[in-house]
Amino acid sequence: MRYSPEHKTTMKKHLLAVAGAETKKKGFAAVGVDGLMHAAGVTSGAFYSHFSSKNELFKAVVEAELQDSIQMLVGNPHQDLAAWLHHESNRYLTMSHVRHPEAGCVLPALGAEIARADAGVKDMCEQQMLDARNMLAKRLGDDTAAWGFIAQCVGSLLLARAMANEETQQEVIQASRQFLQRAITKDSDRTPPEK
Amino acid sequence: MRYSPEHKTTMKKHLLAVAGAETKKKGFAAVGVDGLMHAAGVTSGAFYSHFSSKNELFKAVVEAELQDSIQMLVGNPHQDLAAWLHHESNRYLTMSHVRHPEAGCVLPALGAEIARADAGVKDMCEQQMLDARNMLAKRLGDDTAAWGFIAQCVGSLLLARAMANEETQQEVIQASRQFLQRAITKDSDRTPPEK
DNA sequence: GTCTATACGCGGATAGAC
DNA sequence: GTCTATCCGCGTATAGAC
Repeated sequence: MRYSPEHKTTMKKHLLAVAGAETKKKGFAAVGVDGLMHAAGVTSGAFYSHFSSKNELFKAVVEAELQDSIQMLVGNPHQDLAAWLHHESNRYLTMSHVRHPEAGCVLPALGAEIARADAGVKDMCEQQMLDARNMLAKRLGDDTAAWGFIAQCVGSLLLARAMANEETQQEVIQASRQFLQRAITKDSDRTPPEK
Repeated sequence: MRYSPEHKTTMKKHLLAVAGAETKKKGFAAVGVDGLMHAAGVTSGAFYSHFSSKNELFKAVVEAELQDSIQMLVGNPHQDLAAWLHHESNRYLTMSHVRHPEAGCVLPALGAEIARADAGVKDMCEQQMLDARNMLAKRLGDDTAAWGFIAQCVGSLLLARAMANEETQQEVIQASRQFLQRAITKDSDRTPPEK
């Protein structure tokens, strides 16, 4: 055959990476198969030897992106709560993340489109997020803090990106970092208010 | 003339309401002018006597939606912080809001598309959000709590809608309510933990 | 202001050659 | 597996009648 046996696997990975970046940047509905394949360096006809439909691509993209994101959470080495939170804030709640959705978390970029997707996509997303919740609950104490942390991070990034000026974007993500500190590290290592 | 003088104003309001619901439900990129006008009870040709382009419609929709949302915030009558927060949670962080994006806040539904829009849309959005921040800061104490509250609400709803099962959706918004209570009402009116 | 009709491009998807 | 070529539908937007 003209193509090496691992070529298909390699190309599929490549397609997922390119599709992830393109769709996070422009929105899944706004990217076409043609433009996507062109960005990947091949022609549109080759698409359907990897995915049976555009919707299947969406599911594959979201799954790969969520796995990547969770791996980053797992990679946080800190045991101390304040240090852990500081590490995550420096990774997620940054101006670089605000400016570059194509290289960032899938949820602020495509969350609304996931919400509108079919049950298969949402099922997969839910399983991944429940994994993330379990992992976070061990670090943060309980499920409330786990979900609250995720929602705060995702919402803050979404909000910051909808702002026009960098100053306001910066204000939003800075506020979110402080808000998380107040909410999460307060119980364990803050002295009670004197009043 | 065949149309009453206030007909245009009335129709434009009607169009904005229909467009708001349709786009929050399906995404702005996914709704066409034709389907939109059909849902509004007229034909597509009439669209351009109200808006010069689809993009102008987007700006008008986002502006109207944000104004509505801020009016709801202003309408919260409670002075007591805990009561104020309870009122907002019962209004925003509900299963009904999760299930019906077409009748809900524009940010979880169209936030990512606002982020990808031109500077005019984001400028307008920023002005509205700065107003909301100012108003919330008076109630919640400072800008940190204001932005944190908004991000938490928006992120929680986005996250819940991306989940497949109602139980998980409920878990997310319940966690968010508790998380906000911890973060916001803790300083003022909670008794310190006994431990 | 709204209608019908239409121009024109790009969307997803398929067929058959190599 | 990838390429070229193509079908078909829907997208935005416009022109002209009423």
